[in-house]
Amino acid sequence: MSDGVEDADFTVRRLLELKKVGPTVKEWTLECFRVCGINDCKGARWIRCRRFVEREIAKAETKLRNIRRRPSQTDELYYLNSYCGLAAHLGISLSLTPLPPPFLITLLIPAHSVSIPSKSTVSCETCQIKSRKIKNISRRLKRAQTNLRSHKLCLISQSKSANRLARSNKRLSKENHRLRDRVARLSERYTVVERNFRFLENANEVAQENLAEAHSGIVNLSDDRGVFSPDTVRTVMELSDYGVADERVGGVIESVCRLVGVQIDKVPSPSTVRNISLSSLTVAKMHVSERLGDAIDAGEYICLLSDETNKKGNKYQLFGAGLAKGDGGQDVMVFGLTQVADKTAKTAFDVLRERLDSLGGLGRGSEIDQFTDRFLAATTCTMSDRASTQLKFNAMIADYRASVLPKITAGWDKMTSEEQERTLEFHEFYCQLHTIANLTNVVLEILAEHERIVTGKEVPDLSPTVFAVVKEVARLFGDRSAGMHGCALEFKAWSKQNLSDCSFPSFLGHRFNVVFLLAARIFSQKQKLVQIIDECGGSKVELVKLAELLRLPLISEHLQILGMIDQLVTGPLWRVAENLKHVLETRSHASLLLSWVGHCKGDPISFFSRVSPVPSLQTIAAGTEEMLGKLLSVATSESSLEATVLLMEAMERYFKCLFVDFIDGGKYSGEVSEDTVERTQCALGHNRHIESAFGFVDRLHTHSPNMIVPRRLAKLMISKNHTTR
DNA sequence: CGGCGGGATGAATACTCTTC
DNA sequence: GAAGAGTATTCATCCCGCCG
Repeated sequence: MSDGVEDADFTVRRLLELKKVGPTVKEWTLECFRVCGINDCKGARWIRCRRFVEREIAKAETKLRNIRRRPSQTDELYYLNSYCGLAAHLGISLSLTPLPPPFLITLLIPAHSVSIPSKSTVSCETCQIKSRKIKNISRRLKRAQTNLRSHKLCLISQSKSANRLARSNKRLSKENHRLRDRVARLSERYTVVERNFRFLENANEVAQENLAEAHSGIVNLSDDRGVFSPDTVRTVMELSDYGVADERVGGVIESVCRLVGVQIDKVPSPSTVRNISLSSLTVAKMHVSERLGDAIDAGEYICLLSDETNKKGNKYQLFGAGLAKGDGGQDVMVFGLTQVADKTAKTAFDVLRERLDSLGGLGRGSEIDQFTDRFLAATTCTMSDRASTQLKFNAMIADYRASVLPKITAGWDKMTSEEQERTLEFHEFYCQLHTIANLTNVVLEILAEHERIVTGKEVPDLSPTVFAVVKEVARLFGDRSAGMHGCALEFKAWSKQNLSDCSFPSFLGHRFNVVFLLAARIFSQKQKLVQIIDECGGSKVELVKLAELLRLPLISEHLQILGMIDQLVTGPLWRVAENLKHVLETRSHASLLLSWVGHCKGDPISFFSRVSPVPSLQTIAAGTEEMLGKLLSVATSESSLEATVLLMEAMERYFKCLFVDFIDGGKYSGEVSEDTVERTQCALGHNRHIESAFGFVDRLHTHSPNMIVPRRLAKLMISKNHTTR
């Protein structure tokens, strides 16, 4: 479309350029004729051309204005470079020199003149060029066709080859899978063989060491580097557990080795024993962590035991986990002895979480994650005393558990609401040994009231004269009496000759049923005590007064009642609580006890018979028959029967209140689902393990006052959880 | 009541051996 | 060669029970 050699007409752009030669149509037409190389400016052709030029220029200007009003360079260029048709109008053909590029819009006519080649030359050269081009294109086309054919053949052969390869690939893929399976199997076998190899290698090393030791006659407790062997470390822990002082452990090992005729390379120094003792805390914790982790993984349920105590001004919090044993009964793992600033439920709860977190950190693999949450989710019941902070603490555990269970339990959302409710089920049990301890106050209160009625004197609540007698005998004749009362030695000497066991346990050592136990023993040895006081008491006021009191019929009656309670109620109850296979067994003996109490209330004489309300347990009580015989050797007075009626009324109220969950109308009185029975299998009837752990801590306080709490905890856990066994 | 022995602690320091 | 683990030694201090 440019005005090049091959152009054969005026473009609109060139037509518009004609206007630059002058203002009139005549001048434009003349210029047009000049460019075309026509000299004839007359006649019909001139007039036709003039009209054409005038019309076409006017059209072009209108068009250009329109384009500029709505600018579009493409339109403009297209318009300006299109032919106006003048050559055809004049009946000529022409060739024009190019105009400058159109995009400048300043449409300038070139300064030099346009040379127009002759018509015949232009036509011939163009044809030649075009002919050459056509020939070239034809040749290229032929070559392309040939290439295309050969490509087609090539593609066909490649397609066949690809098919072959696909089949081969399928076959090899199968083979590959087979080989992979085989490699996996071999790899497994390799792991086993490697493990066995390592084991045998270690065994070989040990055997070689033993052989070398046998040859040299020296047993090595440490390796080449001087590091003590795991067996030695365990022995050190065991010796510490037996109460051997750090400084003496080495000496003990040497002594034992000498005894069996073995020489050893060296023994751990006191500082090493100290280090081992401290590190034993980690061992003890790992033991608990693994045992609990395994139980949780196996879907076992946990009973959380908790209690707090005061020891020499320090407050301690302690926890335990009860786990169901296969043959009934429960195992208890003690953990988390912590010194606390206060006894609030929140502190206890925080301490529990912190202790569980620290246990979780020691576990293996999955146990590390959310150990605390998993532990509390597995906790289905609690065992504690009835202190208000404990009740609050139990409630906090239940709340936390309810918040954690949906997160921990797999597929919680898919469970029915009944299943969810069953999973959320939570039970609180209370220590039955505390029940026995608190019974003391109930009985003492009644005896005080009875004494008031009989004597008409003022008797303080909870302190009948018989209670003073019991305390006095324990003080003067007890196991821990200071030996400054000559008659205690007399009594001991006499009892050694005549009786198997009639010692008086110290009142301070305070077992739960100590008052009843002491009363039974005092009653049975009353005559002898009075006799010894008369013989050797001399003028000691306290002894004389005690003998006087012992002779009083009222004291004798009260001692008899207390003794009978020991034999028929507290003793059997104690043994029941300690030997419960399942906590729900409480139902049967609670109802037996209550019906017996009810019966005795109506017929007090039956209290003084040989029948315990829990008969199945009488057989467990050693020496019961002998003691009972002595208690019943004295005839029952009217006054005793009156006291018994009062006592039975009070005891009925007391036991009904305590066993409210287990008697008619209580939570566990009716039919209990199997699921609940399973979930409470881990619960204990008492909190004795925790109390005994506190006893252990108390003994440590006396024995080693400077011991730090972590070491106390380590000793406690190793001892109570049997870590070294 | 005071002296003494036993048991435990923390802190400072040293030595040997292995690992990086 | 430095750092660290394991072991050992020493000293001052504390608290309890026993004994005179």
